[in-house]
Amino acid sequence: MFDNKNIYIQIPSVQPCASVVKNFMSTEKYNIAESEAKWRKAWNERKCFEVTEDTTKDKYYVLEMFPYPSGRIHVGHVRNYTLGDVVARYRRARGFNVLRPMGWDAFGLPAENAAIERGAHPSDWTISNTAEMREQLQSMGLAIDWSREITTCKPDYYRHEQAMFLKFLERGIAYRKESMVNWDPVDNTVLANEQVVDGKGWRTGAPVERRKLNQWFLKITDYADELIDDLDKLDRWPEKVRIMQENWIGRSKGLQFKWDIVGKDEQIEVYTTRPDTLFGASFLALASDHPMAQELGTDKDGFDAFIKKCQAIGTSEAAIEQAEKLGFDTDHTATHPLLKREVPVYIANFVLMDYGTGAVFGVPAHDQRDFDFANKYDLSITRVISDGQDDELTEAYTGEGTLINSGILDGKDIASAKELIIQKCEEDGSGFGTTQYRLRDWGVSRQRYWGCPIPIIYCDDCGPLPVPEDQLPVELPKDISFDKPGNPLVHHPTWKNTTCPKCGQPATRETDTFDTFFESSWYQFRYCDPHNDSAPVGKDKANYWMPKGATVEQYIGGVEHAVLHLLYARFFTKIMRDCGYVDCDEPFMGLFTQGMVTHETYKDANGKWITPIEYEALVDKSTAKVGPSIKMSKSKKNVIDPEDILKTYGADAARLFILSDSPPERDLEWTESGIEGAWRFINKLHRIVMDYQQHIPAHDTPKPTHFADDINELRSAAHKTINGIAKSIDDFAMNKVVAQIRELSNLIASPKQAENYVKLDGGAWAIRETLEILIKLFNPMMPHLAEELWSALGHNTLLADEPWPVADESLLVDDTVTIGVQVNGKVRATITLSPDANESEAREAALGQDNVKKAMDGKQVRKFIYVPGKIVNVVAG
RNA sequence: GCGGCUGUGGUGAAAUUGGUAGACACGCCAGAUUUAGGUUCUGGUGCUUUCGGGCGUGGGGGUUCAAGUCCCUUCAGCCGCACCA
Repeated sequence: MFDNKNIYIQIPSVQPCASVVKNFMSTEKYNIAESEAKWRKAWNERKCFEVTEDTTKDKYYVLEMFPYPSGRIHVGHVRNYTLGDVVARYRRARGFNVLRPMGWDAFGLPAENAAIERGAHPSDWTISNTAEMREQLQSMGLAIDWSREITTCKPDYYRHEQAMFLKFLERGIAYRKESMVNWDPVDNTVLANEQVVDGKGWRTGAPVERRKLNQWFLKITDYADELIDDLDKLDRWPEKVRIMQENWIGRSKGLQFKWDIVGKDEQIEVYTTRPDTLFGASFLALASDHPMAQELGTDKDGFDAFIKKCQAIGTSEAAIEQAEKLGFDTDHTATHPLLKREVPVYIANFVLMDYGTGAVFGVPAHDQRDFDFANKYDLSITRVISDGQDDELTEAYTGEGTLINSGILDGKDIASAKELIIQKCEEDGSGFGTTQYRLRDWGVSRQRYWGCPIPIIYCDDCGPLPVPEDQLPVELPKDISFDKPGNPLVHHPTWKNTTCPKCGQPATRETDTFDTFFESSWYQFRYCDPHNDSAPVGKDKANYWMPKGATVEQYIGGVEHAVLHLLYARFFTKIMRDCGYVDCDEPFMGLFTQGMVTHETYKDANGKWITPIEYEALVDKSTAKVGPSIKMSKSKKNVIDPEDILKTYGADAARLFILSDSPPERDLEWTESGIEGAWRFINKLHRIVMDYQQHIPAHDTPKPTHFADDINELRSAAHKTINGIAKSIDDFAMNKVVAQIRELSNLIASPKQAENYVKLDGGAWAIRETLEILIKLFNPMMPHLAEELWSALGHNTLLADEPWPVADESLLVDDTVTIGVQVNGKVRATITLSPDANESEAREAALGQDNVKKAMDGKQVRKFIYVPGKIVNVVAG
């Protein structure tokens, strides 16, 4: 409990013979550091933001993507957590039971790299980083329930994902297979498909190699349909992210069917999304690594050279674009299943073994690539879709049309032709309608130390076996050496040695650890019940905070996780549901993706990158070059350390600046003048309250019965702002929130105005009312200042516990409205009317305007348009 | 190539269902306060002008009494995916 007497209050110095205006011009500054620390302590002691399940209140779960404990927070974190804080504090004020937790995504490679580079143990390095970053986050004044903090590298967290993995194994959701994997040669580990960007490792940027390894997988492909179909439920997700996930899953419907090879017993299975064009097929093409390719091509000259050429082509975007479409004629033919005509079989470098069946049929008339290929190798081109013109094709025709040259399909449209041909193939057994996905199963094994151990034991006789539940968790050994390259768990002298749970013979542990996206796939549940020893989350707790359909109300983070974390977390939620852990289908109902924080870049006279601070320190700035404002990065040296900002300007100024100007979904340019502007506004708000303080009545003074007109207008503006800001926060339009705060404060900020207001009828009371509304409205953005001013106005409650103000409906309606008067569509004057004035009143007022008469230039009114409350348009001619 | 987003003052940006374009800031200009700088206060600031106006939301066209907003077309920038059959 804090004592009101201890509150830091500044009384502006009043000069004996100063004018009244002088009274409203204090120059005292707000002691930011002292005040902010005091209020954080008060919230903390009161445990304001700790929550329990409370069925009497509506609940609201707001979550921001938890940070990786790299050592220090960056400006992106400040933006992310400020946005979440505005939502959390606002919802709390609206009476919601708000869950707003924080934790650490604590497994990951930087910890191992730190161990290799400077000998720190990954665990110590990580834990000390969390301590430092916790302090930094706390200095932002975030409304977080720290009692629910989770750290994913601790056994009390990861033991539950080991148990879940065993459950997945039991259910057939997890499995082991040998497969070609993406190998990052720098990090010495496997990458998931989602982690390969442009043929390179997403973290290291090193070209990814292909290797054959035994890996554990999760069957995300079994959920492909649900993952796509449920995107429709996520109507509070950005369209962009939903489209990206849909494309990533890449569902396509088509026909899979067999072609006979002339003179061979084998058949070639082909997949197509355009079965309607089957009658236009003029060749078959196999992937170079297709099992049949060897058999068909090997006895012909040049085969080996061709295969080599295919494999030499890189996977990078540029290489693919430039790569020529090459084919190798096997001299074999296949029989068209319907036409019974023979078509040549090629091996082609553009056919992918990974997708479909690794074999395609080519329809040159209706596919550009096939068209080019046919021209190159002189293959026939048969048009089967008519556009009504049927001119000679100079390029493939891919539009709508009617089937021609297609036997039974002639005259049909494309959709019904597809249906019919699939039906026919299913009848004669040559093929079947099927769905293909681009999505591949999620390989979760990583050959690293600093991750959650995969709870598997390998026995020479019994094979891979799950670690018995009573032996969980399988903890990482603390004594570990990074002397040798590769996975330290493999080199550990004893850790991997164990006994087979089935036969009792000596056996070895799995030394791979889980992909770190494993931890972040279910943490949203753990926050609901962070100290549960027996289950990842208690169902009662999960069902309170994340019942079926409700889940996390608002999730906030960067768009870079659109197909990584956000897809895995959705998948994990579904498999946890199917294994009985939770009841909900989706983890995040609302998703907001924030933009990046950018900063100008600078180069010195030698063309070397220099920091903003170094640039400012230059004696002669003309020798340096100022570059564009781009995402902050260490290599470009345009990074701003939030801690410096928090120390210099305070948390409120940093928060205010980050919310001002740029809409949160767009990139935000960090500028010195911007943060200074925010800081000045903080001081201004403080000054306004301090200046008025001695002129307004106590907070429990009854409302006067009469207000002067000007005061009514002020009150009306204040009450309108209540609803305006609420709507803007709901819309995530924080830049507009700040604008409205400034607008309202501008009404009372001017010393001249202030002097007037307090003299008017009801003025002093209304000023207090306005100030209190203003303070409550900016509280979610600048909570320290708001507490400070709230107490300065004589309250001894915490503002954090105060409800959102309620707008007085009678003050929301205007008795007059000013609208524009157009003459032939151009605004010539404005008139002020009652909002429900009738047309003849509007006509009289409008036509009486000098500027309107002038613009009409003696012409007649041909038409008079009056939209009450909006506009008058006089059509003259 | 496919899909998506964005184009508004010197800058960041506002603008419910079409209804006074540029709110709110940054910057800049002038004045006041200050020993000075900073702070603070007062006023101004889309472009142009012969001071009547005229022109203005990437370009062109259209619908409408009325278009930043709707339709067609075109250009530019950014993001995602990409030999996906």
